[in-house]
Amino acid sequence: MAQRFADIIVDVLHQDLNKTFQYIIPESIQDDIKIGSSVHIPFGKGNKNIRGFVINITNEPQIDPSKLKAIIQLSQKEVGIEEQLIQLAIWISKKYGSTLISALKTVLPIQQKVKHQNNKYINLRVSKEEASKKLIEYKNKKYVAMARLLEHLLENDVLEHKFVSNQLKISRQTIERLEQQEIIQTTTEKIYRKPHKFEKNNRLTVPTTQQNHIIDTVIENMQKNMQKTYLLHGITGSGKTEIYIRLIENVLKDHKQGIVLIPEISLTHQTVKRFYERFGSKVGVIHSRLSQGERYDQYIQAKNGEIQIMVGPRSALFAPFNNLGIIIIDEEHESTYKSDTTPKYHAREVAIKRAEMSKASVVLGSATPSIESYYNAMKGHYHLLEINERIENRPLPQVTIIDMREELEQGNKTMLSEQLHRSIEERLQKKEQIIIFINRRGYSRFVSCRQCGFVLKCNHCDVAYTYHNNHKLICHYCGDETVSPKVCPSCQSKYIKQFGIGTQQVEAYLNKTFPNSKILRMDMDTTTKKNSYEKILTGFYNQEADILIGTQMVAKGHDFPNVTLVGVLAADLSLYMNDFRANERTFSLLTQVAGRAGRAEKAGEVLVQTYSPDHYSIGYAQKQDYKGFYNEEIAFRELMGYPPFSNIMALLLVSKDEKEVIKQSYDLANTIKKVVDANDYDVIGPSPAFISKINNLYRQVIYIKSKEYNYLLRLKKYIDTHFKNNSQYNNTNIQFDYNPLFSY
DNA sequence: TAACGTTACAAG
DNA sequence: TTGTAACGTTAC
Repeated sequence: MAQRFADIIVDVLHQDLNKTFQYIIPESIQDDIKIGSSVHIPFGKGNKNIRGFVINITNEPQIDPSKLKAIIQLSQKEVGIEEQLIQLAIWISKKYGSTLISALKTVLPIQQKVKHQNNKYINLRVSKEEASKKLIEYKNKKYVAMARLLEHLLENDVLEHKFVSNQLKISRQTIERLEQQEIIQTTTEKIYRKPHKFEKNNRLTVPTTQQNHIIDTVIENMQKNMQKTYLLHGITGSGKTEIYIRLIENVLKDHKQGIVLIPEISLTHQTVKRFYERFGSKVGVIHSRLSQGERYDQYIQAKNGEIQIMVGPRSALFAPFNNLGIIIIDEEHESTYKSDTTPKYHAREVAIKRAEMSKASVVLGSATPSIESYYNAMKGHYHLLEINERIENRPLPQVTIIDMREELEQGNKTMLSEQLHRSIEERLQKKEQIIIFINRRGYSRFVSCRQCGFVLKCNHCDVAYTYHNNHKLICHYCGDETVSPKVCPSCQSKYIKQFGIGTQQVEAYLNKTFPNSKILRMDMDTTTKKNSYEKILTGFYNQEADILIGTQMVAKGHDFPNVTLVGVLAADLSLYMNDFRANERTFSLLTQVAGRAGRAEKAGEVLVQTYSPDHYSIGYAQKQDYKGFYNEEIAFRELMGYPPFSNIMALLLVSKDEKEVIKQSYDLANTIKKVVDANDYDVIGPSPAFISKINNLYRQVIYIKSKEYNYLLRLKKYIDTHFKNNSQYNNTNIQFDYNPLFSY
């Protein structure tokens, strides 16, 4: 057999070693070694025996073969967790068509700059008398560094390593030498940064019969060693978190670990709090506002077994648990579960894969499951679990649709309908709380001229500027900032002003209309600071304000017992996006917001203002009828051949040159059409992307639909090589996205 | 000149 | 992260 070589990533968490090293594969292990294997290799000048992971096997040496060392052996030990994570990375890179390295980087924390925050201490290993003797000896020999260290050690029993190296200027080698002579010893103590500050709390809630039934079903299956993927469809307020907690308790009993995925940590503060209260220090949290060091510490603690439950957004999926028992995905329909950087993986799919590898169960929970997941449940791929009653049998809130066209006809030009106005007044009198939700997904306020219709757009992007306070105009795609002009740059008229409805506007209007009420606003502007989400939410929870105004952020699973009225403004805005998922998003958003009302004893009321009261998304949301919506939507998807009935690959071409990229996109689309069988593939486009210019880069998009996911992967390989071999594409960047959640 | 002390560098 | 080569320093 020909000589074979392995590319290996070494098991040393340091950024300079975040690359592969090539080793010779000895014949004795040729048959057993595979990508993902854990091996022992000699590394560095001292040929230190360390662990590494095989990420590729080739026949060609990259450097002079005489400089290559050979692998010592395959690791004998049981499958290490890194090996499993590497296998997962390999799967991700194949499934989402990314490079192995970028997949590895998302899975392993190798690239981190921060080292362990170790506290190292130095103390004497010999008696003080002996040390004094040595000190005299060193002084005579003029060993200044050693003498200096001993002097300090005689005064203080223990010295911090940091102090010794920084203040006393004693090098690592000097300390090591004294250590070898057994005069001193060093001890390390790991210190972990704890990012959380919740108290454990042993309050128990008693599950309802429906909850109990579900808990028992899953646990029974786990005991029978039947690992499944469950879809937990429970209406808002039905107590899904309690089920998660019970299941995890059970998993911990078997000395297994659990992962809980949540859409975004700051938006689901309450959920995280519940887990802390029940499990205390066994819970680890990963989120975007953690420092690199804090994140690293969580990783190490999970590996050591100090943390047994990891809560966080999609990255928590890669917690290094050896004996994973369950993965829970809360609000599984959320689009944040899809990564927006390569590899563009979907956390739900990766979770199911990881669970399969470690024989764990998966629970997908939502009040409004994604169409894909519910379809999978209908087809029997997932085990469907349903709860259709709320805790303590609280009634679902009464949802009323208000036709804003009629309001307009009757001469009401304000943003509040008659009925919503009245209801707010009522609640204020009763000292109950109100949430005003503004559906602005994908829309914001812009400035335009009433005279000529001119819209102020960013100079670098094909996007209207967003109007902010103090007459500032900001482009949300490139960050460009200018001042809003007093006259129209196109026709010089002074009738230029901002349009669209914004949280600030609503706040101002409510302040004017209800001068005696206290109002909190939650949006991008008020939540930039650390903990600001928390402050606003706890403030509202503690009834420091009467009204909370917000966008998507207020729709998530918060629990405000005193909220009895939810007002929804512009319910239909999200319907008119050029995207086949717009209906689904509108339905689930409205259902979730409506669920915020009446979470305690008091009954809730929801008023939805819309200009399209007849749309089925709004109609089914009013009835809180998920199944009705699903049936209508799935029929539409099947008719149009959209997912889950097909798979879509989005192909984005990006270039500085507008003409060139348009021409290239046509060339590429034609080439693809020529090589593929029209029965298997459906090529749509090319067309300019929804936002056709960002940061002076022009964007063209081609969509390719196919029933078979693998066909798309195969086609990507072809396009990749075609792209590389044609010099006309040299200045153009190409990006792939499988089953994108938003259209480009 | 032998031992210590420091620095820079590279790891297959 | 860790080992080492190379060079600089110091006492005898």
